[in-house]
Amino acid sequence: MHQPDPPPAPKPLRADAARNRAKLLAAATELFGERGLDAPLEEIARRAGVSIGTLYNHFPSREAFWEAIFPARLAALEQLTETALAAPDAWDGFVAYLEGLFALQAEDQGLNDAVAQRFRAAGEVEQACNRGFRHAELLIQRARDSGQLRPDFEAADLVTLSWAMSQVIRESMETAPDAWRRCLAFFLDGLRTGAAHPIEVPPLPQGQPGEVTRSR
Amino acid sequence: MHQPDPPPAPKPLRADAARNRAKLLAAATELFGERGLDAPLEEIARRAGVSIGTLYNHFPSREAFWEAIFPARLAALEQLTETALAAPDAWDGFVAYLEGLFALQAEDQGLNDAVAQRFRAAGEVEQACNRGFRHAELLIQRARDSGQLRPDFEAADLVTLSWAMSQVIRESMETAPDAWRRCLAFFLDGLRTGAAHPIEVPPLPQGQPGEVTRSR
DNA sequence: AAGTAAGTTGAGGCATGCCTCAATTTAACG
DNA sequence: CGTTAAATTGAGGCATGCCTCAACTTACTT
Repeated sequence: MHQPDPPPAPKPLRADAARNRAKLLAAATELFGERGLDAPLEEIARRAGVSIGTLYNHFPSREAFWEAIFPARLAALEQLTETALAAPDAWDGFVAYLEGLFALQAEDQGLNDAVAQRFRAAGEVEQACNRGFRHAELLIQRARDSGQLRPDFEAADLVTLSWAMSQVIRESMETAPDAWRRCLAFFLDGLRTGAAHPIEVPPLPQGQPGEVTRSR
Repeated sequence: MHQPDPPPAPKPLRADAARNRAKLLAAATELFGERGLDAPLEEIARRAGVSIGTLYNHFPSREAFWEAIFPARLAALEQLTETALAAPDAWDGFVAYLEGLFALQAEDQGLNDAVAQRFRAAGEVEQACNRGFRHAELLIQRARDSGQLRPDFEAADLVTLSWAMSQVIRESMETAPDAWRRCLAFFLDGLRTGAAHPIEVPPLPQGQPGEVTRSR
């Protein structure tokens, strides 16, 4: 009887390797945050003070970086959802969630790109996305049930909204970093039950449940 | 006394040159429309059945193409504004304008990119943008005065909205080409006077009046 | 039909960015 | 220490896309 090999033994790194890996991760986090998911890998290496070869040694692809970086971000998001779900008022919780989400995007171009569909999630990241999306659905449900969020607002509409805000954030980041808040405020006023007028167009068809991401 | 040299004599082209120019313009319009303002010039040349050298002979820069292409698009927009201003109901006119604008963007990735700030207008194009923007201001004014558009919606907010919609359009174009209409409907419901809640954040600071465009 | 200016061509130089791998350096272990 | 496997290095190959220019072709003039 052999062990059910739990995690397949991530053998220990040599000291220098571990150091370099950490520097690369820091540099990548920083650069993706500043310049988005397309930031050149060569500059990440430069910023980490490491050769391009070493970079590829640790992270064989751009996606490998994402997989190493996003879980932390997504955890912050999950945290945010918890808090929002715990808010005494359903509408307030819903609003707090949106504001928190977009504030995160505004702080991190990489996350903003991710939300704006500029990468294809897989594996661990995909799982986390799905979880996050399902939680957001709860929030929406709750706000709808309380009678404050218009009944025709669906989870899929959250995706569209995120796309929209991502561009506002991207464009205004430097000149007017709070512009997205104003835009969101207008939008939110349209989401209140009292404001609702009938809408003809159906929501986005969602592929898999929680499919927030597709190749660009 | 010398003539006030009206247009500085755009000397006639040789027959083949004129033909090639036309083919290039057609190809560029098509490709920019399909793939956005970053479409490779070499493919434009290929599609026009002309060498890259000839392309540069006629249009020494990417911007030269834009200057040749956009006036026509902007004219369509101007037309749209006329119509909207002539609408019997101010709100309906306002809505028709927005729908028309975004429909144009949805038909043409290049225009969509332009609206989303992905190029720097100059000269003739800039003039046209300014005119267009001033007309849009009239529309907004009119809708506000009629008491249907909330009083705190300003022309600068139109810019933000365009950014927002440009991303929705870009992302949904292939899978759900009408998605932007639904998003816009939500947003519009927030723009009605009745829906308005106070907003803290000020509108975008506009640089020059009508400054819709900045280098990316 | 010949002459010539106008127009066309595409190879090739430049830059950026991805990625590989043979040679070298270095941490870690006995 | 000395050995060796692990890690690092960076030149260089590849691809894309921009742009130029000397050699060639062609439309128009007389």
